[in-house]
Amino acid sequence: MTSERQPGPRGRLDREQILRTAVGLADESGTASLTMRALADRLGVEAMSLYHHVPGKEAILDGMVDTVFARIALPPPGLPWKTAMRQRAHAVRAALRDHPWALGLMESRADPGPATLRHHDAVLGCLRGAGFSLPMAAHAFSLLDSYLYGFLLQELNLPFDGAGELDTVADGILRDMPAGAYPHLTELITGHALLPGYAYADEFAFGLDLILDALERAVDAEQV
Amino acid sequence: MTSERQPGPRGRLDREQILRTAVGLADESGTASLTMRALADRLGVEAMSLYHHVPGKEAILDGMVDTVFARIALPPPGLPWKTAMRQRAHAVRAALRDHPWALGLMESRADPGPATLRHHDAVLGCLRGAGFSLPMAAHAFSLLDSYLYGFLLQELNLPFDGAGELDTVADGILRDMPAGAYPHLTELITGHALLPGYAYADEFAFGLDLILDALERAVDAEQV
DNA sequence: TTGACGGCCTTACGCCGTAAGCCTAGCTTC
DNA sequence: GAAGCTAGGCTTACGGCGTAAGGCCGTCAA
Repeated sequence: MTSERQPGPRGRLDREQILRTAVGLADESGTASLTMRALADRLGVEAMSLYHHVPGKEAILDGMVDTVFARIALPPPGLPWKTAMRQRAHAVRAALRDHPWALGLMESRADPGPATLRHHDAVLGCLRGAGFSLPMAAHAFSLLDSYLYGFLLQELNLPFDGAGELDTVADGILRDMPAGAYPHLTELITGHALLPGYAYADEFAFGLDLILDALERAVDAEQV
Repeated sequence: MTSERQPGPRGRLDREQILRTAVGLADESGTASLTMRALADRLGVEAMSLYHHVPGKEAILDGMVDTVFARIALPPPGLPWKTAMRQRAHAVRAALRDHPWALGLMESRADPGPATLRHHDAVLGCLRGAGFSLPMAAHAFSLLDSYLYGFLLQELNLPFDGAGELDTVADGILRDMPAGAYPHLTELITGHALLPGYAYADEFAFGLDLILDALERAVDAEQV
């Protein structure tokens, strides 16, 4: 697994393979340990060799984000817009949970790649096709993406992975808190979040459906 | 402005001043150029001296986030919850626009500081005081923060600051696009976003009010 | 056979965070 | 005052980072 490159005669390295390997490396150990040297090493090559295929590390990070978007299914056509947008939101969420570093890269990265553009174009196309006016499509686009990325921002930073670890972590947090200093947070954790059956991940669907329903009302009001 | 420390006899350096200077440095030139050496330099001190007051750079970044939260007004009590939550959302947004690096630091930073905890406790207190059940308060809390952070994530990454620059940037983007490859994005930009009077910042209020109204309906339905 | 060239390697530079240890101002204690 | 302690600075050094500059050689066209 240390070398993903066949040690063939020559020129077996290219931009695609570099990006694929970089994504794999980030998946395993995070962006912090994604260095030019580590990446080159996994490709069985020296760090400076990468610069013959890529202008610099920034370009690799740009490409990685677009690679993730390329793997996300586009909103399926032919479905009611709410269904399509719901499926699309869950698809993006699944992809960014598979590649938790991607959200962090999206911020601070200026220009989007072709897969990213195609994805967002398809989202807009779905809304427009369902009768959204241009201003209303802009509203919905901004709102849905904001909720999606914001939820992921919080979900990915939770200091635990599954439901099992929740109580341990929460216990630690509660112990660190000055007793009674944050009564409502304490109440929420002990009286709700720690109860069996609660998982923060479930909040996603609630908010998403609430937003979709509200958007539907807004579109209906507009079309009257 | 290069030294914010009086060169007094001794011990004029402390955690508070280090954090304040770090925030100032990040405001001016971003987190990328916030290095221990640059920070120490501005304080008129050598890099290693900082380690007598702070365990390491991570602790400084933690402290900076909490410093920003400390400057955000808590949701004002005595107001209807929708008004309080709206004001609070705009207050957070204003603060994170003043310190654009803060959102990036929040992600990847595990344990929140006291000001952050107090802020979120106050938000929860507002909702609970308005009659939100514990589960509904959790829903609203997650939804509002997700939208807030997600919108900021997008707004802060826009490659321009004011309305004036928009057309220049958009022109460049459109020129880079293969003609006709992204029809709906093109339509949105040329037929809406570039029109005079459009500003992405205005989308914030639309989404926020839509969410607040939808939450109000959800609470009313719950209380019946 | 030869020449050019593309693709990888070597070396080196100036950054970074920080471990380890020194130096001394200023206080505490007689 | 003198002695001694200690907190809070400073110096030095280490390993790792991204990448500029240039060398070396396998491959292929003429």
